[in-house]
Amino acid sequence: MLYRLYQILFKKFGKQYWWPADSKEEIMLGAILTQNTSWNNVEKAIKNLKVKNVCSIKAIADMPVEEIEILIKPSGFYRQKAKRLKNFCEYLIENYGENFIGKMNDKEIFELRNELLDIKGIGKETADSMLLYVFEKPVFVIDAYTRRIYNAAYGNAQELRYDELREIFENEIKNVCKNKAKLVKIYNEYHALIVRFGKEYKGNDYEEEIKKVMLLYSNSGQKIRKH
DNA sequence: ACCCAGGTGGCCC
DNA sequence: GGGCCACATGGG
Repeated sequence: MLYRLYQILFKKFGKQYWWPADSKEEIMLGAILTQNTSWNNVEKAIKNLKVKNVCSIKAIADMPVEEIEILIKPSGFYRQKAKRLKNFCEYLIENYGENFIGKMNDKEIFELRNELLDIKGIGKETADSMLLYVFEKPVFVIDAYTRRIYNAAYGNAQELRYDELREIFENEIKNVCKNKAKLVKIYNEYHALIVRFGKEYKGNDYEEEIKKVMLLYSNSGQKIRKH
């Protein structure tokens, strides 16, 4: 079911090329900046960092909080985020040095997930976004859009915890796709498509549109081919 | 003048 | 473990 939904969304919107960023480090910073914040505002903040040439973990770790605040102000919650962003970057530099991305094995990466969750300001969604989009591990990211889309399609997503919902998505996709590398690509694309769909149909239109999509599934879902 | 956005942590029960 | 609340800007 959920895999079909993925196919429908893919057919409707096509490839999304996520995560939109110039570097892995930018993804990590953006993952924190985008918490409960429209991407449009995050882009402004990231642009400010780039103009000052400080869009990196090392640069943020070395920068005074007050200066970070000014640059990331458009992304909202800027006092909180500046403090947390700096603390996060300091942690990474102290424990992993400057160029650790791409040099960690699976075990280290999944241990890093637990470390990330212990850092103030990083919850499950942010940690999982980093695992999927930075470290390219098969981890499905659950966000507000995912809950909404699941809710409209199947009923109450509210009673499902983050981990439960994540397992539901992961298991259904794993059932269809056994190749681990391809799994990463599907998780990547699926989450991006869910967000895209959410942005396309805001407010009251949302549920109705999902139901339309689900109806489309029951009518023509069989005909949609794997890509 | 509202409402919402690619969440998280703190506090209370 | 769940139910509220603060955190803040910019766009519709």
